[in-house]
Amino acid sequence: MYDSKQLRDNLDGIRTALGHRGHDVPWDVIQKLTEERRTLTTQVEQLRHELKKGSEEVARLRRAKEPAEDGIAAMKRVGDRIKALEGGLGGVEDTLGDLALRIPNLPHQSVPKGHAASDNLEVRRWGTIPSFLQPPKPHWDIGESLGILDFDRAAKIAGARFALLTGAGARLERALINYMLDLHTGQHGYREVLPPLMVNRQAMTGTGQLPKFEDDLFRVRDDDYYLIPTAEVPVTNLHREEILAEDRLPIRYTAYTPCFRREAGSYGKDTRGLIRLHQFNKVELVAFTTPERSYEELERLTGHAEFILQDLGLPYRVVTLCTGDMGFSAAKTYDIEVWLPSQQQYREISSCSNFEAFQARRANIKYRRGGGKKEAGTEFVHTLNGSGLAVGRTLVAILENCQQPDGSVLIPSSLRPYMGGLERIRKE
RNA sequence: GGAGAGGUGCGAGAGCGGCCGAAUCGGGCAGUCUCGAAAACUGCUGUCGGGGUAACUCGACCGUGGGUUCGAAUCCCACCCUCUCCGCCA
Repeated sequence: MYDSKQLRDNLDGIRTALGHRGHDVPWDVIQKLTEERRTLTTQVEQLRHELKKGSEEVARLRRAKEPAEDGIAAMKRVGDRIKALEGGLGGVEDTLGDLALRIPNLPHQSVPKGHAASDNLEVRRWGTIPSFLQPPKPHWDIGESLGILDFDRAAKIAGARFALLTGAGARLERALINYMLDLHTGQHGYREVLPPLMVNRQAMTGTGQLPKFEDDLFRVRDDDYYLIPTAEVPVTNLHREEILAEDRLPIRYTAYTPCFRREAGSYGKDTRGLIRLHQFNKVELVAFTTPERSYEELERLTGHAEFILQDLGLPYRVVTLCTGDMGFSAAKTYDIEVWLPSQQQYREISSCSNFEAFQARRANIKYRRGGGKKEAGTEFVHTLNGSGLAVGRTLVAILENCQQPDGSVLIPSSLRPYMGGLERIRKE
């Protein structure tokens, strides 16, 4: 989101910098409305000044017990004119505000230009891809034959794109959540939060899901609530409408939440298994920091997510998303992709982004410079977040990468304490 | 869901419809004093937008949105949130 000053002074600059990212933005309408707002604002403010002075004069006359009928009549006319102009101004501001909320963020200079995932840039790879004597089985086969995954009953209870974990499978999911949270709070310095799973419209607007992506969200029928598609929403909005002290920054939170996504428009994609569900678990990392340090923080945060995969021994790679593949609100995004043997490819398991001031501007999250010194002005913070990690996909990666010739699955040693010491999941 | 109370600046907390962007206290910052610190005293201290190199100046903001009025933090209506009591409930 851009403020009125940016839209007025640098509309063409924004348009050029966005390139094809801003292809569906009605730039001409915005320009016209910006000018209209300016002239209307000037007129309204002049009239208001007149009204204020006139009213003060009326007050003075009243105190002096002098007749004020002329002034009152004149001010009534001014008031009527203000009301009329304000009606128009309000309309202009509403449409302009809505349009401004639909302009995507500017990509950082280091982001590769491109239109699709094939234009993403691989940054690094980690780990050794496991070799198998027989073709590796997909996780849904492994899970169902072990009796820990049940898609038929999930469909009976809810429908397509839902999963049901049982026994050691449910335990493994829970183990992963606890393991990730313990690691991020214990070793990486994040504060754990357990936020609401339903949020209001303002929160969704603050992080950028609304107004443009309403179709991707589950909405509650009789109340103005939405199910969160990611913990990013409640956790980033924790500090909405706040001014933070600079010496409190960076603020780092981690949160486990279920995430709910309609997955509209993804018909036919990943229809089997745990990869793409309407409900999935995720441990999220969120950071608030200063503009100077946000890119350093992005590397850190990405490293924290990568560490989980390293510790679990799962091979992965990191890619920088190109301008065309990045999300609406991001200035730069690294995707971490884990190796899936059954698909013989890397699949996204984490997405780590710096939003710079884009969300902070929408959600009005600022910080006071200088920790209370003389030069203390306020400025928007930079916000970041990343999955650390998507829990269901981590479970998929474990099932597939750690599958054994006898059909069992070897549990990574870091998780065993969370599994009651269990080393291997066998058919029950 | 029912009954009552309340939402004001960084915090606490005043505020007869005009002289209220808002008393007072606390916090923070600067200064005096001190070798330094504490205490005491003095001064400064909200956000956003417009204009101006600047001093400054204009406008908006007292939960949100409407309304009454020449004029609203103050009156009226609706909604949201918080607190107390009752009911219901994990």
